[in-house]
Amino acid sequence: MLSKEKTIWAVHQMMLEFPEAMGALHSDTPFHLLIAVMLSAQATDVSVNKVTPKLFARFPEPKDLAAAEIPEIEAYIRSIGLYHNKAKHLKACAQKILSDFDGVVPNNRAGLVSLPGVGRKTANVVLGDAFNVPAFAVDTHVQRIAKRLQIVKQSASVVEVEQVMTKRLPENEWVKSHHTLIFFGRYQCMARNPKCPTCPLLEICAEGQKRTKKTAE
DNA sequence: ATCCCGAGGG
DNA sequence: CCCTCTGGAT
Repeated sequence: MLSKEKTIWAVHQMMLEFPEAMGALHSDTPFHLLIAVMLSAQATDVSVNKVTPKLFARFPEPKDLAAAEIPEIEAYIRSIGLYHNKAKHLKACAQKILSDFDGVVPNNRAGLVSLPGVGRKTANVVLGDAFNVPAFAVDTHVQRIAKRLQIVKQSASVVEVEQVMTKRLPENEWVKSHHTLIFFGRYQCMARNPKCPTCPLLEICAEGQKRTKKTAE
């Protein structure tokens, strides 16, 4: 396993490579960010940003979405995929924000996770980006990178990854680290064809060294 | 463990 | 053609 010191070094190297890393989902209010993050499940940020302007214009507030017909919501978000579940969750989520939270998006993890369609990952992103509450969201990119660098064992769950990363990184870097790992995963350490030969972390990455050795044969 | 599920990339 | 995309619910 990678040591704590090397973990911090690795994340800082990623920050040097992608200093501009930040949230890529477009939104103005916490409610709209919540919707954008819910829609981003198994979808690209580009595809989400493509539909949210019209969606937010049509449904500015929780009460607007809570009163909407499912088919109309689906029509706005169909191009994203998984649209049946997402439309259903969006409406139920807006309804619960009205009934249980006085129409205001809760700013704590327990409240957020209680909303239909909102899991720990979505809650952590909203906490960090909308409310400036320290949180470290573990998505497919973060989990893949943590395992390739052997920061965690291959069988680690998302919660285990979150526990290790939040224990090793200073709290005031959690949000930025998350976004940096996303960028690193998207442009350098991709799922399918990672660019190991040009990776600044190759010297500490067992997976990368294995891969570069294979391609050299 | 499985299902959902369109769009874009390789 | 096949794989992946800032997951969550069952």
